[in-house]
Amino acid sequence: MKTQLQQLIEQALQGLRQTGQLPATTLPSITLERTRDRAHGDFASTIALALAKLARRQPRELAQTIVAALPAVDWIDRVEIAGPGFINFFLAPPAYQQVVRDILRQGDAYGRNPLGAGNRVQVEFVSANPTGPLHVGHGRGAAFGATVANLLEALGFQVHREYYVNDAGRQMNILAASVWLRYLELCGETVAFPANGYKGGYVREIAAVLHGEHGAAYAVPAADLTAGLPPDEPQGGDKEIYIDALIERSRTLLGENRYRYVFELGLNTILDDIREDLREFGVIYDEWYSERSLSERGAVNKAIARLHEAGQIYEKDGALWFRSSAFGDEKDRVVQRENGQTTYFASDIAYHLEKFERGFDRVIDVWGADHHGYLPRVKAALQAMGVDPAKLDVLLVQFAILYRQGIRVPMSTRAGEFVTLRELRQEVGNDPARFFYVMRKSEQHLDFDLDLAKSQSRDNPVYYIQYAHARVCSVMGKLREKGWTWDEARGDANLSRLVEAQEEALLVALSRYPEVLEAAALQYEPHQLAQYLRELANAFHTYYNEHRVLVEDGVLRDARLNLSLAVRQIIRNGLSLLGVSAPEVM
RNA sequence: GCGCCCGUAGCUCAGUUGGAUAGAGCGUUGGCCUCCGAAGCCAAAGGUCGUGAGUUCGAGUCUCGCCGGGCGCGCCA
Repeated sequence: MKTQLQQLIEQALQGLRQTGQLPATTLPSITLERTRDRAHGDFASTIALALAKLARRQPRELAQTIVAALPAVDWIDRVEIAGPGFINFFLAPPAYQQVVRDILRQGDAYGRNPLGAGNRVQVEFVSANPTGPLHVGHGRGAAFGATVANLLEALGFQVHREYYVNDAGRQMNILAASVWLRYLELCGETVAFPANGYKGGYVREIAAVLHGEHGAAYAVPAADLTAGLPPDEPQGGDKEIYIDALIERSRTLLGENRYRYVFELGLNTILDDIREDLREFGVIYDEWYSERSLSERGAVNKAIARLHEAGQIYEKDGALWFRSSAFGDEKDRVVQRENGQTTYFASDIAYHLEKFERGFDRVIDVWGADHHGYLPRVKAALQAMGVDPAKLDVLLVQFAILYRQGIRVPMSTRAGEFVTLRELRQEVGNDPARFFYVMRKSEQHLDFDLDLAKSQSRDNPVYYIQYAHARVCSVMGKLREKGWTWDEARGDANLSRLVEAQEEALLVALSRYPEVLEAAALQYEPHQLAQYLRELANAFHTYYNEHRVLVEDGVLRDARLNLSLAVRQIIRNGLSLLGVSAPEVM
């Protein structure tokens, strides 16, 4: 509807350019927007205001000229010029009636459009370290990333959903050591648990599996483990230095094969748990990309070599540095440590380089907002390697703060005191969780009211929207009870009977859906869709309270059924993109 | 200290890439079920858009300063 109108204006401007009434230079894009006030029509354009200076004419007078040049079509009722030079379009009822037809005909496909033209987009999200279960902070990234991916897919992009698995590096070694220490406890050894170890209960569970399957085959005397190690934090030492020493000692005592086994057991157990957790949450990936595979394939060294060829690598203090400050970063960054190990950043450079080598036209990363300082160095690396950094969009997601009975639920990652995503899903359900996570702008802090999410009342926006859907289903059931049938064709032919104010409001709301979907997708803002669905549900509830759908007049009844079923279809389509179910009965 | 994000109704937030008289929900107050589901609807009250300047036909929206809050500034990941 909007694009058709835009094309109409474009035609008018073309005509004016050919007759010399407008300069032939490139013109600004045609602004066209929904009016806030019905008195201003359905759509308003500020094109005359924008062109006035360029054309050296008065805005209002220019607006007159443009309006006169508009091709005549039957779906526009009239066009007015108002204020300083707004052009207001009043659409004719048939334009809105057509929306109902389109929705019922296209069904689940309605609202989709081919804008993306099959361009390949990668969306990487969550990517939490597999050192423990996902918590509620990851949940927001999951819901947000999955929805952005769905939205882009609806716009015709070819979307690849990916989880970057940090299966290499120090954190994973800490996990392996933690598991092993808990295992030793099960073997009857007494060892002080390291201050920097993973203390969550899930570590004990993994240790129990190891103990159950292999008995004492991985045991060593506690004295061998700690002999000669530097002091841990409680003893006045450095917990980082201590844990690193402990890891080294563990590898030595276990030998590489047995150490590897413990390491893999921890990694795989947790990764399986994360996979299952996300799957239950309705988040499905196309690929789980291993960080370890990057270095094993030599991709990390290749990336460093590439930066080296570009002349952006230098050596200092025994380490290799990337000259990121030459590309807008605050300072240069180490890619290879003094001890020869490459850094996490080096892996990330290689990973992002591969993303583009794999042929994606656009790459989207969803990060926790606390990583925002990391962005300049990643963009710097891409630029240095000759990749256009503008092809990478990083979306930052703020944390969600849980409230129960108005009181903030305390959470800290240390000491394992956090609420897991699984716990949240069990407490409030998947639908409210998915919806609440995306109902606010992602870069905004989210106050997640657990009691509200659980409440089955009008206060809960999820139920409010789902209720509108169930209501239409209920009407269809009632129709059968009364022994009537729905004649879609008859309703279709009599949509002009929909003349009530609430019906017109509903038609306008329905016609907005494709525009909302497009804006939400292109701006990566799922909350726009969530917001819209609430408005649509409200328009339906208002209508439903004021007028009966199942009236005696069969012609009017069918027209109203068509309208109601169109509403149901849009709610279903919209909720589906958000990963929320549309129940027929509640 | 430097960088990024955020300040809109009592609370939580929208505000259509600079447009016309700034909007929802919750909460408060008052109405609506002999009638398709009251998990619903309607109405009222509630605002110096943190603040001071600037840009222009026009600023909640863009620029700068200030105030207040969050995050980040590792040879960690």
